[in-house]
Amino acid sequence: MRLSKAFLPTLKEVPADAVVTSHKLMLRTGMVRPLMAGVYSYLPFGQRAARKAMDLIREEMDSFGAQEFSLPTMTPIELWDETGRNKDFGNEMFRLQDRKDRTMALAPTHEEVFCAIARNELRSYKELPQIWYQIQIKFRDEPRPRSGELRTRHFIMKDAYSFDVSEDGLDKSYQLHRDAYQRIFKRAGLKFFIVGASSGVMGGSGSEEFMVESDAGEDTCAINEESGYAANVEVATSKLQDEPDTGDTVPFEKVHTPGYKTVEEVAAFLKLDPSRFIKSLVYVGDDGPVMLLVRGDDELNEEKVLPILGASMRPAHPDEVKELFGAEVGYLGPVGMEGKLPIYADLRLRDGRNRATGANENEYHVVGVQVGDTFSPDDYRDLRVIQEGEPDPVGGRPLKVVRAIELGHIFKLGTKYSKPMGATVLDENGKDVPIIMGSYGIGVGRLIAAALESHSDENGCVWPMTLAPYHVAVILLKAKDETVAAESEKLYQQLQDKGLDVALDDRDVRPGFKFKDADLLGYPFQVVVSERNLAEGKLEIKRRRTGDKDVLPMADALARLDEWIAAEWDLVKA
RNA sequence: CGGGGCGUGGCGCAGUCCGGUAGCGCACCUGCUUUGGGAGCAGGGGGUCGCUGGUUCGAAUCCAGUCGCCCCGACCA
Repeated sequence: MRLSKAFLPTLKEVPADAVVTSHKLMLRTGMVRPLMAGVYSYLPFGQRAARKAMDLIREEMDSFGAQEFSLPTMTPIELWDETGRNKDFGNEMFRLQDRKDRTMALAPTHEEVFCAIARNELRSYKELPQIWYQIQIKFRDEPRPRSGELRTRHFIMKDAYSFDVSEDGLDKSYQLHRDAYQRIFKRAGLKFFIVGASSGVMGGSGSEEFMVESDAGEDTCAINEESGYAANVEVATSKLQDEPDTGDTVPFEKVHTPGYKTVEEVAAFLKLDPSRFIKSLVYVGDDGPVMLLVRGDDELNEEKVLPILGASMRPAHPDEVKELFGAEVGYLGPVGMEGKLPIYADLRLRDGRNRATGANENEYHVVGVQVGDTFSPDDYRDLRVIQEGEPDPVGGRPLKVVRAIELGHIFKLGTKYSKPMGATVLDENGKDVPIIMGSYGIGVGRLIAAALESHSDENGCVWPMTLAPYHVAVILLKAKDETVAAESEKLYQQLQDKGLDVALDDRDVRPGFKFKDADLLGYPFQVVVSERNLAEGKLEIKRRRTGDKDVLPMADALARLDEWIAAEWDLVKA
């Protein structure tokens, strides 16, 4: 590309609305422009990056026999009623009417549409397995689009679906995707990790998320790179034990604690460590109120409670608490509540000695509580939020708590869609069986954004070779000089002949402008052709990632460039 | 859905408290000079101040409503 003819609206100033790095860079480099909240136009430079990402994904999908489709995004609403997801998606799904007042949905994902094809076309187990995918725009009316390309209402996603006759087959299809995803993210130069996840509105028997560590991320994960443990904090566990109580057994006793309600206040008043307290929380679930106990210095993890209480769970209202316990929040405790409501205690409270907790009487607490003796919970469960530095559950190494971006999600769906939709095949015995499905997604815009979150510096983008819109920029200083122009033209051709994507900066602007632009745009390499160096038969080359610069005789410069290019490709090997 | 912030030439902002008919930097156009890290000088074009209504002799500025955008939380393949 000759930049003198290119549409490349780079910005010197940072747009006011951008907060996260990738958003700033994508606006400044002229990759994207906002059209409305959570909806972006891709401009040529951005589209080139997106295409690189899509080509990479396509290559890896095709490599294991996945077949590319292109399905409509406009879909009949009845399709979504078949699986109940018209209701499940609720306001998150865009709907529209045609002139006959027929309702349609803009697809937020494509399980139903692909499954409809499978239902109409697949008849026999002999036709399976099938793996189908597309790279297509999805629509989701997010409650809060944010962070530029990281959460949008209109985005490109690679979505794949597998169709098998057996659970074994599904496991194989799932593993093929899992392996391909690892190659894709590795080749995109991303340091990712895989976490087990809850399947949410997609349903199914299991799923895993591919995460990239980034402060701009919306998820929080606990990881240890050595042991390989990684989990969303929602489900993360640790090996942390309760510190055993030392000293003599303290007698059970009610103490007056006027006005002291929080663990910190009461602990300070009683001169006890907060860890020696039992924090009592009351929630209401599908089957009524439940008491949940954690150590005074721990925090309840609502996600871990969800399976116990059911989807309708909520904290109890103050009046409900008053009625059940005869005391207000702040003075609640498990002693004497056995049998009145289910009591679940965190694992760390097992065999706790000499603990303090609420007395179920306003302004009073009790001390000398022996867990399992003074009271016994109905069960012990892991209920707490883990903290940075705790020993991981596999190897006991310290956990790091990090923010992360979810780039991909793979699901074992089972028959969640095929059953209600009647997508069946005949098995070896001539019996109709529902097709067993999996689904597998990668957010293309997120992949680009995550790459920039991980690879940039104060001067701009630092693209990996795989995603770089252009690999090299040939920068002419003194574009009007004929010798410089001729030499640049030759290099432009020569580099392209090596299979590189080359930008020729032949614009009639000052050198400083070109250098700044080149650094901002993040070409992995810059080749500078100047009158000055040319007179000595020399060429200047720069490697963006390292900032290395060399001025060498033409042939040596090109040889050095080849070395650098090889080294850059090495960084993104699968 | 709750909380906060912001809408003034293409971009970044000042002016709003205290009403008097819109300004700065960048970008853009013309000319001259300049050419190794987002040039200098001179001249020039471009904004019914998000929108609607109200108060007033007079509204970017005050009042009411409305729309849009950003951020935090809730929610979320």
